[in-house]
Amino acid sequence: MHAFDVLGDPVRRRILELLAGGELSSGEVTTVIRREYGISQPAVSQHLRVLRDSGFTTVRAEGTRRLYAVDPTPLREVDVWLERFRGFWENRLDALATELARGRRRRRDPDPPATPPAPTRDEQT
Amino acid sequence: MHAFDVLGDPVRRRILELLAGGELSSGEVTTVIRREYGISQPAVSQHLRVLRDSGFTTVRAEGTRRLYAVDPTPLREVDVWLERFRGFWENRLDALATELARGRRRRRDPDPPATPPAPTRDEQT
DNA sequence: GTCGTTCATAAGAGTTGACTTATATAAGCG
DNA sequence: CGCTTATATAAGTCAACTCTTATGAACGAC
Repeated sequence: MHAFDVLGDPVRRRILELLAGGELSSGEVTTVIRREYGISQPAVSQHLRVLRDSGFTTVRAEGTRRLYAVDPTPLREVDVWLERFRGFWENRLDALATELARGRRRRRDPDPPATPPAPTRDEQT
Repeated sequence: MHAFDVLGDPVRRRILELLAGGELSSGEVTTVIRREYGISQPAVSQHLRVLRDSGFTTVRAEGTRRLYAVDPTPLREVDVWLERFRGFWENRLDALATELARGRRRRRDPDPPATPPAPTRDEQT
């Protein structure tokens, strides 16, 4: 499954947002997703599988728990693809400032707290 | 249809790559895509429709031809979403250099010549 | 060992999406 | 006007994706 296909699903995007805040167990992810999208535990597990299989996450076992974390590799690929279009909206002269701002923000706040988003499923269409 | 869903299809990504090189008519796009993916004219037209309807392109009529061009708006949204993950692979100290390199390249070559890609359809799965 | 957790997989249903062929619309040209 | 070119739409088929419920496997506590 291609990276963009994986990101096509709002639930998977949301899971990645959650993981952007740091490692979470399958159960913790499931709790949030169930609440926000009203889908079953197996459904969430299947999404986690897709993310795992396509390289978006790593997993490690801790007892009976499975701890998921973001693996940025495929996201970087997406970013690279996007690269060629950046000229359409990025003002060359502003680029430096943007980049500096980004760097500065990062240093203050290394783990951006995943913007609380789309509580319902209707985003999909 | 969500931006990521639109980009989920390799044909549509390829069309955008082609349009990144500048305005093209429906027919010109169709010629390339037919050759590379072996699909019919209506199939290409339908992809163009999706791109149009979801805001990825603008169209203008010139006689009987329809000239398509990239509208970056949804791509920027994708870029914004990606933003929160950039810290995973972007070395803060290198960021400035990267940005400068990008700017310099752009100035030399304002329309990057869409990397010749995926000639077959098997990329899809 | 047995019971409760935590998580994954299996099998099946419903929906969506991406093609196909056939056809419509509309402009350009003789 | 009729013919050709350029492009879009219609209708139908087939495959893929995302759920559901049911169940399995592994660990921890007792």
